[in-house]
Amino acid sequence: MAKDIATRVNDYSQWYNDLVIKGGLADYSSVRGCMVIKPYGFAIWEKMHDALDKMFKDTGHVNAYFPLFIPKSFLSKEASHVEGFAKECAVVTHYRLINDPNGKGVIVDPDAKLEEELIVRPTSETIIWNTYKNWIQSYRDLPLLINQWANVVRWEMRTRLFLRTAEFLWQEGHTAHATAKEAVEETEKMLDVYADFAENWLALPVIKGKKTANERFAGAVDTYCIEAMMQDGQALQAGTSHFLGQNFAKAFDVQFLNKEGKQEYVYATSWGVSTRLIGALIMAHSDDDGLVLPPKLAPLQVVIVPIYKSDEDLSRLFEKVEPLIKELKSKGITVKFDDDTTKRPGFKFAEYELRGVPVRLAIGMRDLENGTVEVARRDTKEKSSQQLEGIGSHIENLLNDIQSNIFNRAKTFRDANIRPANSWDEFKTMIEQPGFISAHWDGTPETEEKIKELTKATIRCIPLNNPLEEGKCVFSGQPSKERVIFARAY
RNA sequence: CUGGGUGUGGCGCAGCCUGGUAGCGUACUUGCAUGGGGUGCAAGUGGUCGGAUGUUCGAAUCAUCUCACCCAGACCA
Repeated sequence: MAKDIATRVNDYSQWYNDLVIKGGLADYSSVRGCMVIKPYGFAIWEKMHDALDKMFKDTGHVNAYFPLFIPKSFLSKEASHVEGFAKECAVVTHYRLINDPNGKGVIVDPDAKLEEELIVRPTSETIIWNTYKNWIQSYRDLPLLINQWANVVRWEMRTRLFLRTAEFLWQEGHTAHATAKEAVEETEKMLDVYADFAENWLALPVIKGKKTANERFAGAVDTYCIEAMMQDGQALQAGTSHFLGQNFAKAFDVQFLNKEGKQEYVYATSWGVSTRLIGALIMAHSDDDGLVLPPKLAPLQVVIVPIYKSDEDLSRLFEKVEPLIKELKSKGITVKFDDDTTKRPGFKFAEYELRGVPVRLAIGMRDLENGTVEVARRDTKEKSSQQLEGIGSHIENLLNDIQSNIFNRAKTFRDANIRPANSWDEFKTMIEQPGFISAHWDGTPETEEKIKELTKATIRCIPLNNPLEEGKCVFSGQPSKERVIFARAY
């Protein structure tokens, strides 16, 4: 049984890798554990960036930029933070190269050793709080609501395109507040922003919840997350929002004078999503024919493939669809007329399916006579012949329909694969099936750890607004008040 | 670091056991035909077989060493 699962997961990994590479999104680079994001993949990231950036600004945040390098001493100021990241940091120790005395290229100049090593940021809490210290004096300086778009480096042992690479792109929000209540509200607000973005843009249904102490961000008081189910039933953490309490304020001595004239430590939050979201997109919606992209994030939403024999035919076809192209563009829809003469229609059909273009129109000489066009949708692969007249608004509706269809499809799949387990035997059987398990847990890190050790399943989250229910821990039999979500995860 | 595996035109691989002129698929170039679901035929371009040393008349093939990568662990908010 375990072997079957392994095979299934391996096949799935292969499928995923092929999609990323053949779909033209990214490729492995020659640098260990790093990837090259290709223009098509980057275009998706840019769309995500634009949408998220607007949501952040609508909730009162502004952008700034902080250094890539963090002095080593900063990282050690918050004890649990350094413990969480120490094992995966890239460290700069020297600042100069010299010619190899033996004539073999260049070597690191041993005389150019840095006084204090620099860490390539794995996340920016420390450098940012070291800066905030100087920005915050009074309650009038609060709240401080800043976001940064950046790259970070985590020297992971094992990497996978988009899901876990040594370097990745992300945004990280870092906010400072006068009260714990306000900071918690901010944490929850940003979690809602992420959930909203995941569901309405990525068409990815997510479970909002809190992490257990074991899974918490290093240095956080509370970690909130959104968890999504991939098509192999494994969980993917799609975003996190942390309430940091006064941990970083105390570590970096960030105090403000309140209205009563008393010094107080500020309360902090941090929250982030990364290029991992692109991985989530791929694994949630795509099929054996290639990517299936949600129209709202597809770099190209509509492609028109002409079918013709001569150059005259081609220009007649273009003339015929030119008003449609103008109409679609005026509606803000990205459209391409593929007049590449070196590739055949069948090749193009397959290629655009691989790349997940939501809507494909095919038009040939027959259509020219009949005033029709063939409309194909990527999500269901349905094709139909339609009157060209008035097709513009039909396509607009179709794009919306595809967006909601793939969301509903993913949600139906997810809901059908969350199962309650009420005994340890049941749990052990179920964890070998794809999907999430909803089960009672006694609330102890020891039980959580033991379950992970035995089944590789972790507690993905304790869902927010979880219905309370008397029960017994699936492992220890101790009393429990609510069910939590267990799954194997990426 | 532990255990497996792989390095051969851009990409994917065979050849290695049993040493004897480096091959296949794909991509690329050119020509003709074709064009409503990854075109067909023909002719071409392109490789110090990961590296070093050794054995041999002769090494992609055998031996020793070495490097790189992949998979499974350890790691992973």
